[in-house]
Amino acid sequence: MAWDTEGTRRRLREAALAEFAARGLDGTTVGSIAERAGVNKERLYSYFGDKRALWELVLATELERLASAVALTGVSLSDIGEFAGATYDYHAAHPELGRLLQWEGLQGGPPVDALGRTAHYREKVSRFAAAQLEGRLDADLDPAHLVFALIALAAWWQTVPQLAEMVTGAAPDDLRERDRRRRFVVDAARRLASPTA
Amino acid sequence: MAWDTEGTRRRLREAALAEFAARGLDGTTVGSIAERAGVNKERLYSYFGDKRALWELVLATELERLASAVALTGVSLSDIGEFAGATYDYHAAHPELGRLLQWEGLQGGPPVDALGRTAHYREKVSRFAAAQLEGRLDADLDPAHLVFALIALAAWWQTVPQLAEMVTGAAPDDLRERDRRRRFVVDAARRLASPTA
DNA sequence: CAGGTTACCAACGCTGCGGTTGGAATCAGC
DNA sequence: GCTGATTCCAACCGCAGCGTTGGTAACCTG
Repeated sequence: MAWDTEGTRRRLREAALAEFAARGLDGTTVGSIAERAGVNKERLYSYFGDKRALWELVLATELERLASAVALTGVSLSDIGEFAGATYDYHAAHPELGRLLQWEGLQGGPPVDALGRTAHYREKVSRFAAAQLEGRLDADLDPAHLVFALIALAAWWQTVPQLAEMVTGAAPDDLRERDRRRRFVVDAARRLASPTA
Repeated sequence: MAWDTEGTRRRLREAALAEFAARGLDGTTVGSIAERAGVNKERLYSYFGDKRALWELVLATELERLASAVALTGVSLSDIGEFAGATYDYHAAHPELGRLLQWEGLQGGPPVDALGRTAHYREKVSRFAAAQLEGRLDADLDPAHLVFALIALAAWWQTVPQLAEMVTGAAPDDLRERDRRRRFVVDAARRLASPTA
C-alpha cells in the first residue's frame, strides 16, 4: 500500500482526541490510540515523542480551535445573553474540549499554555470592566466573577451530564431540552449582568 | 502491637477518600491507599472486597454526609441566595466530594445510587416549583434549570480551580477572595431567581 | 536495476499494578 | 500454657501497558 505520512499523523491526532476526551491522559492506552487510528503504535512515538507530548499537542490544538471559532462568530459583548449562548453552543457542539479541560483540572499540575490562556481570560475580563463603565453591566459585580459565572452557566451542562439528567429528568440526546437549556442560559446571563435598582 | 480492626478499617476509608479524590478510581493504586493508611493492602481486600467496591462505599458515604449536612443547616428556600451560599460553603469546605463526583462523571457508566440521588434532586425541584406558585420565584424559569444553575454557581469554583485562578488572578488559598466569591454567589443566585418586571 | 533512505510493523523487555497466598503474630476460651 | 480462630503481612502471580528494537516493504536517486 502507498504511504500517507500526513494522513497517519492526522489519524493519530484524531484518534488521540477521541480517546483522551473519553478516558483522560492516564486512562487511555497508547495501544488504543494506535488501534483506533489503524496504525502501529510505534508511529506515535516517532511522530509525537510520547503519550504526554501528544496529549499536550491535542489540548493546545483544541484550545486554538475554540479561540478562532469564538473570534469568528463576531459576537461582541453588546448582548451578554447571546455571548453566553454562543459559548453554550460551542460546548454543546464540541464536548471533547470540555472533557479535556476537566481531565486536565483533575489530574493537577500546571495547565497547558497557562500564560496564553490567562492572557485570553484577562482580556475578556477587561472588556467586561469597560462595559461596566458604560453602564451596560451592573457596576457592583466583579467582572472576573461575572466572566467565570457565565462560563459556568454555559459549560456546566456538558461538565456534569449525569447531574443534568438527574435534575431535569431529560434524556441525554433530547434536542428540545437542549434548546430549552440554551434559552435558559441566555436569559440567566442577562439576569446576572443587568443593572438592578 | 495490639489490634484495632475498627481503626484499620477507618484508616483505610480515610486514605481511600484522599487518594480517590486526588487521582480518581483508575488513577489510584491499591498500594498507595494501603501505604497512606499504614496497612498492608491485603487488608483492603478482606475488608472491602476490591478497589471498586471501596470506591462505591466512599462515594456513597460522602453523599450521605452531604445530605445530612444540608439537612442540618436548616436553610430553607426562603432566601435562595443563602441557599446557594450554603452550597458554596459546603463545596469549599469539602472539595473531595466535588472531585469524586467529577471523576465519576468523567469515567462514565451509571452513577452510584442513581435512584436515590435523582429523588433527592427532584424533591428540591418540586420545592422550587412550589416557591414559584407563591410568587417568590420568577414563574418563567424552569425550576429544574434553576436548581441546576445554582449548583453550577456554587460548585464551579471547586470544579475548575485552575480556570478560576486564570480568570480572577487570585491565588488558590486566598481567603479574602473566597469570601468575595461567596458574596458573589449569593448575590448572583438572587439575581437569577427574583421575579423581574 | 542497485543502493540508500524512509515509513511501517510484529514482537519484545520491563515495570507497575490488581489481586492472592502461605505463614507469622495476636488474641480468646479453657 | 495450649488450641483454635482472627488479624495481619511479605512475597508472589499474572497481566496490562509504555516504550524500543530489529527487520520488511515501499519509495527515491542514480
